[in-house]
Amino acid sequence: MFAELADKWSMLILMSLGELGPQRFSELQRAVDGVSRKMLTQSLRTLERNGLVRRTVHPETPPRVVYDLLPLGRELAVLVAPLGRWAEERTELMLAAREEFDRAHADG
Amino acid sequence: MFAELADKWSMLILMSLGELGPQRFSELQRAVDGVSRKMLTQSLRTLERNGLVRRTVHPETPPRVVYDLLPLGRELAVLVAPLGRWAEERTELMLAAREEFDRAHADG
DNA sequence: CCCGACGGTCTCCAATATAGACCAAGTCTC
DNA sequence: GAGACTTGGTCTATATTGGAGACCGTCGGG
Repeated sequence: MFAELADKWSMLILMSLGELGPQRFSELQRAVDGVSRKMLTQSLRTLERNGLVRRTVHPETPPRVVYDLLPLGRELAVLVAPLGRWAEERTELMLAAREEFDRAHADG
Repeated sequence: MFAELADKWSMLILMSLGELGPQRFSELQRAVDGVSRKMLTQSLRTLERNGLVRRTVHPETPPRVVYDLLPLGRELAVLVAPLGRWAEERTELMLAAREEFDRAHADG
C-alpha cells in the first residue's frame, strides 16, 4: 500500500493542501512546482479515489473545482509535512555530502 | 530538494535499514519488495551521495557489501517510518474508499 | 470577432523502470 | 578438473511512465 501511495507529486499535493488549505486546480498547479496538468490530474484522481482528498465542482463559467483534504488525507498530510521541513533544513548538509562524494569519485 | 529525495524505492530502502539495521545488497533486495537490482543500485548510490547511507565493501569472494544509515539517513528514516505504519493501518479504509469511488464512477 | 481563463483530455515523443543476460573470482560438487 | 553456484553489480532491450503542447466548450472583455 505504501508503495502505491508514495509518489512525489501526491506528497507535494498533500503538503500544499495541508499548508495552504483548500485550493482549486490552477492554484495547485502553481503551488506544486513543476507539476504538469496531466500528473496533477492523475495524482488528484488517485488521492480522491483513495479517500484522501475531496473534489468539489462549482458549475460556473469558467468552472471552479476545489480540492480539500478529507480526514484520511489530513492524517497523511500531518505525517508528510515533517519530511518537507526536514528536506529544507538539511539541504546544505546534503549538498555538501554530494560535493564530497563527487570529489572522491571524480577519478579514483 | 524534497522532490529529488521523495522516490518510492529510496524511502522503502530507508525504512528497511531503519527497521532491520545494516544489510547487504542482496538482503535489501529481498527486504524491499519488487525492487530491481538496477533501481536498488541507483537508489543506494543517490542515498550514499547525499550522505544518508554508507556503503562498506568487504573484499572477499563472493564480495560482501554492507549498507547502513549515517546520522542524516537515520533522521530521515525516523520520519519516514510513520508513513509506512500509517499506510499499513489505513489500508482497509483506503480500499473501502476505492470501492465506493469505483462504484460511483462506474457509469454515472 | 477574436482572445483568454478554467479544468481538464488527448496525442506524440522523451525519459525512466523492469526483465533478463552477462561478468569475475573463488568455493563446492562430482 | 569441469561445471555449477554465489555476490554485487552492469548492460541491453523492451515496457511503462512522464512531459509538452494541442484541443475542447462556455462565458466575459475588448
